[in-house]
Amino acid sequence: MNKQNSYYRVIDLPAGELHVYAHDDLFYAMGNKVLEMANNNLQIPGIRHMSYTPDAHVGVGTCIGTTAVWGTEDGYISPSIVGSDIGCGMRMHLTNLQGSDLKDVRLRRRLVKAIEKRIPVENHARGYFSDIWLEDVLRKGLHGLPGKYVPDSYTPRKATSLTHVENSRFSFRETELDRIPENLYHRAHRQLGTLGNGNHFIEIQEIAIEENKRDLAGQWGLKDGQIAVMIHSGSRSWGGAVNQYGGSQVAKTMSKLGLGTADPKLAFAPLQSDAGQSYANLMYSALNYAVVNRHLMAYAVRDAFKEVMGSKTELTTLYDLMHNYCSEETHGGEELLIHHKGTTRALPAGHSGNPAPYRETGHPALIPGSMGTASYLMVGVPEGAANYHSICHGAGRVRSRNATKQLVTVDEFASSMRIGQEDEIVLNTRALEALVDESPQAYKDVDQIIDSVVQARLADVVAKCRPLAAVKGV
DNA sequence: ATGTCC
Repeated sequence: MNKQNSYYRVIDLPAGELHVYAHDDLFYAMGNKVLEMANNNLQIPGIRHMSYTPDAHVGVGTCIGTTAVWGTEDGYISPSIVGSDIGCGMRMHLTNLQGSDLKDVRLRRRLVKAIEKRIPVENHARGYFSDIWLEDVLRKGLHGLPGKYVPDSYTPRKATSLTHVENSRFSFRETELDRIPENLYHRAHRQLGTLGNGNHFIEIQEIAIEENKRDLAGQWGLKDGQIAVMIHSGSRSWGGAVNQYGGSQVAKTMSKLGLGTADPKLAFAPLQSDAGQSYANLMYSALNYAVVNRHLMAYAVRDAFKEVMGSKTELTTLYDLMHNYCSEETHGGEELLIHHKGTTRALPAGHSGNPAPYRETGHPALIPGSMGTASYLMVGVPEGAANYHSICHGAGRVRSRNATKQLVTVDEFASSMRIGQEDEIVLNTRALEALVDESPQAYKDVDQIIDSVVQARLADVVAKCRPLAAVKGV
């Protein structure tokens, strides 16, 4: 174990060890800035483990693609590592349709229009869920929703929703909510059920199962050629509010305790301090918000499919998980605080952390591709314990939004979406200019990232999901 | 990623 090879290395930085799970080519392409950033993060006291996945790239304070671990008793919590899109993650639903059902581009267009009618994607969008109490969502996650928004049964035998979610409810100290100003409360309320922009998306995909994973795919309910829906979104402005108001408490504690690194943007406090506990509690409210936000969008997409494809169309939940969060977990009998900034948990078969329906198989790890490229369903492997069962979260940006706009013309972008051809990946907007900075050229090659994760023995591929249509925020 | 302010 722990043997360095061309897919895994340990870097000895001045402040400590950084584990990098990436092929040599991807590692050398990362540049020095990501190592500087790691060195700052490693200066946070008591850190037990820090690693990069192959999609690592520079973020604010901490690289996207970071897994960082402390003990819960003597450890630290960092709002900078979690970031501001708290609870951002993936949700996947399976339909009873086949790829051939959507061969006609006009049907894909009608579906996209029907989704857009139900899910606001524009800037300053307002959601349609005024009959839901924000307090209930923050306090109880999916359990805070009125019954009509939870179409699947709550009972484990029939459930396809609540039991197929990594965490349907986080409990927390509700008095901490008083720290958030009332106007931000109202903003978060009207944003429920909205997509957001940037790399967030709703995609209609066709599933292709890996030859050697047919048994597992069958146990998950996957079929070759099946149509699925993938949703990538987070906690909208509520996460930002938590980051700001929870983070400012943390900053005060840092100066009181004389803590800091070379990067003034890197905030952290002892988990057991007042500020640490306050932030952790607020963060849990954002995780509740994020899972509900994705759930409500899935509810709307289900309605859209029924309208266009017929009332017999099903959209059962496969799974929902996050890639920006931290949580207390038991690993090797120890209580640890695991931070994920753009990294996905992928537990193997038999691991006790799997939700009940996936205890024996391992849960699906949902990995988004860039727009126009495939997404992946993966499963953890036992060797992944070396990285606390944390894997990549996608392709990873390779150039900035501005640099992408300089490099890629609208025509080039249109042709990578095969616009105007029979196999066009239908987008929700004809204003392609607004989406150029999300073009595939802005991202690393997701296939390479996935290969790197597999070769490093963190996870295996179960299925590849090819995009047929995408709804993006504009 | 997001909202705000220039």
